[in-house]
Amino acid sequence: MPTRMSHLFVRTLREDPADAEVESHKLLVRAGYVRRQAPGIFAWLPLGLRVKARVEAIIREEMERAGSQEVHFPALLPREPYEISGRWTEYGDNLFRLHDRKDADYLLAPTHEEVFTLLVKDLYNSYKDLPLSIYQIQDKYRDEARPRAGILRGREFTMKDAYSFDIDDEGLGISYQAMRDAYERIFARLGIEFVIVKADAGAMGGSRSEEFLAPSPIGEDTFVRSPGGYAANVEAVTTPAPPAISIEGLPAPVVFDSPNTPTIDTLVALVNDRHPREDGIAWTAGDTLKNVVLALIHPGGRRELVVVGLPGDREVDLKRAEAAFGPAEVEPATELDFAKHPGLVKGYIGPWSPAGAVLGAESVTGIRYLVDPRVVAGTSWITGANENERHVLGLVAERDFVADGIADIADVRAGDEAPDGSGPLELARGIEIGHVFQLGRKYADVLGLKVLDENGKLVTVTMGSYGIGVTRIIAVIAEAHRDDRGLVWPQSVAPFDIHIVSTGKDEQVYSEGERLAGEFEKRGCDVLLDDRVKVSPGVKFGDAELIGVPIVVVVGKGLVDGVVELWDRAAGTRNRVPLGEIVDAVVALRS
RNA sequence: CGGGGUAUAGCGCAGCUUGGUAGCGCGCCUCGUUCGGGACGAGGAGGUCGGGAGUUCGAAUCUCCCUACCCCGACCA
Repeated sequence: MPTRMSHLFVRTLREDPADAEVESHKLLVRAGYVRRQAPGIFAWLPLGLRVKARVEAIIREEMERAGSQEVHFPALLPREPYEISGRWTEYGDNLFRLHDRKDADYLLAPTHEEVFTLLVKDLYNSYKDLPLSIYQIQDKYRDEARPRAGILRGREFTMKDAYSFDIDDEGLGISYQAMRDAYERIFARLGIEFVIVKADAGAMGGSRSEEFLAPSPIGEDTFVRSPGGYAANVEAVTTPAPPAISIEGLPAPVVFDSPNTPTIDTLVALVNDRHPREDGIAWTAGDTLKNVVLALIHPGGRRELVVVGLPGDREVDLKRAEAAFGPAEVEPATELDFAKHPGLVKGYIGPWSPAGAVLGAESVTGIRYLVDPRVVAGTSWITGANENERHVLGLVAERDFVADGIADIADVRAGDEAPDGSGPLELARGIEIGHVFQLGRKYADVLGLKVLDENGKLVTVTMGSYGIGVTRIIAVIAEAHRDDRGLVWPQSVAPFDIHIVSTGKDEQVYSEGERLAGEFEKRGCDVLLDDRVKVSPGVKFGDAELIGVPIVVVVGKGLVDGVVELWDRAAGTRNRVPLGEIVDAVVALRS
């Protein structure tokens, strides 16, 4: 039986909802796929549910093909596992917390690493049981500070999350690759353009992690790519260090007065005026060393000041800093911080002063000093002398000052060289639709997931976690597959395969629509039939275009000539087709 | 959490400056006409004007407080 527009639970809207900003959000609401219930929380109507079911079906097929088995955990979970892993506190305000009648703590799970790990621990204890890959499709809850763009970033969202369990790193690598391959197939089938980028492994340390991003101007992630194939989230870009320079024969540092040089620009102007380079080339901002004071707030609340030295033509990228210093939070130092550290002369901070080392573990302040990777041994800098209105020229790294380490947190710019030498980087925005991650033993360690190996020794299992944002994907597809009249779904996820529009006052257009629907269904197609009488053609056409079934068959005025009209929404074509050929024509379009 | 904005019928909005008993379009219901691009006529249903307090003879409109939501940033599949 076809689904009839006369009965379908839907109301299309003529105007854009006032609270929608991005096109996918407007269209999904206007076409009657979803309705907002609360900020970032949506109800799914029949059309939306059908799309969601088809997306999920594709994911399930490819997960099974990759050897993963489906399970299902509750969204509502007790506090304990998250307490053990530390996330009860780490997740902070983003966690939806609630209490049962006995006042025990519960949460709406933001992700399920803990309970997956614990269930495997419960059931398995031998290397013979591994490798194992299990997944679920489940709603997740995160109390986002700011939900955005409809279902693109909600507080409730559906996610496919998979976890792999292996006895050793080699096994993890194989499991990871299998999942990565599956993701490529899934996104290809969904009709999503994507790039795979190196992701920030964050506090987990050296683990391999990649994100699948759908390039989009409304994306919240910035990534880079090079002509030679390098691609990374901007947070994960590593800056290549130039070769060290011999310090032999470099002139000694010169301290000079530098009144009224509150900015890098004014400093550069003053230096060019009073201390021009001997080779006649002008000094630039890149010749200065800017020392930025940051406050790190460590888990538990300890506040630590660090100073980061970077070329004066660069800014600190706070996102990159968060990634580099995680799990600590990063913020610019406040007046209060400066007050507590009188050794720092604001505006003239530098690692060195005529009195000796200012920054670094061995210095008078003891403040940790980290430098940009470009600040290699032998490079010479103009920087603050740590005395009021005085700078120093020719301060040489590794000769005049020593850093405690590297901090790769300067902003990444278009034109920067890729770390693998594959050419200049370009920047773009993307929406994160999937993430594959070699977790390693982080969760297995804290939750005690160990198995006996073939020598009878207990070994900790190594894990991977792999996520796909199911509801987010629907927004991404809607964003990419539309025209100025409405949605245009890829065939693989469309709510119906064919939309038949019967229009006209002649009863025959309705009986013929019914008959055609039956014909298409015999060919295995899901059919939406617009059988509404007393609805004008314009309304029916408008609804069909808004709803976005990719193939529309119009049974109308052409019927007296034995002709119907076939719309191919994706191609933008409309062709008159003899009634006897329409089934084959549609089948041809669908293959 | 910082900045900006909005809140009046199911949806989109006007009315507020200059207080006087609530309005437009769409949608919805009835009847008739119409039927290939969001038709037409006639009739109708539907609103504690976000909440509270105040000023006033009288408040959607003026004052104060609160709340919710949206957008931009900070934060995250």
